[in-house]
Amino acid sequence: MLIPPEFYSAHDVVDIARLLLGKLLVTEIDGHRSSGIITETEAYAGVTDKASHAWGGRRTKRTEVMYMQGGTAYVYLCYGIHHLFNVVTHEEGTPHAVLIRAIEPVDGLDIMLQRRKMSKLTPALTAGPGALSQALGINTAMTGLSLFGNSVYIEERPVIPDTNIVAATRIGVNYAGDDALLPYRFYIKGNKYVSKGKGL
DNA sequence: CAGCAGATTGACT
DNA sequence: GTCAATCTGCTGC
Repeated sequence: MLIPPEFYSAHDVVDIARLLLGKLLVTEIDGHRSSGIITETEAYAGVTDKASHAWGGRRTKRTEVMYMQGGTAYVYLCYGIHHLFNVVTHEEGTPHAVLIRAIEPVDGLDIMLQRRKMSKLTPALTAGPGALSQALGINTAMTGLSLFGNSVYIEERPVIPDTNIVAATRIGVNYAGDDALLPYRFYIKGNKYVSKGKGL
């Protein structure tokens, strides 16, 4: 069962980031279904968040998608190589988004291994924003797609209890000054499919 | 219009 | 542990 549109249009992006843990992220491409449980997320709180692309109200062709209605996929190309998958939240006109940083593989293991050019399952398959996007076949062509009735969507799953969730600072955003210290990163405690980041 | 840094990963010393 | 790959968009000349 799909997560309803109201879930994404809620106003507290940090709350949504936490609730997305444990949900099932699915892609269906050329008839192939691949999916994984979301194990790690980060919130990006629009114009007031220096780490966000939309900080200060910046608006470009690329970030335009962030201003769309909650429940839209925002795929951003980072370092010219890696596709980072985000879920747009809040209502139209407010550029909030949740970055999906890691998933635990569920369906389509073979096709994921093939896409990643790997032969056996390791946490590196889907632990990391660029890695999970590649494994699921997500690319910049998916940006702007709604998560309803398209090739990418999220299925409902039981909420992870707070005792199994860890809040931490975000990764790779030290340039954002004070905002880099915000506890906007969430992951499932003890799960192997959580990205390590560079330092931390 | 040229230069540079970034929500990262993987290969090499 | 260190460094290159490769494209978007911001900053500065």
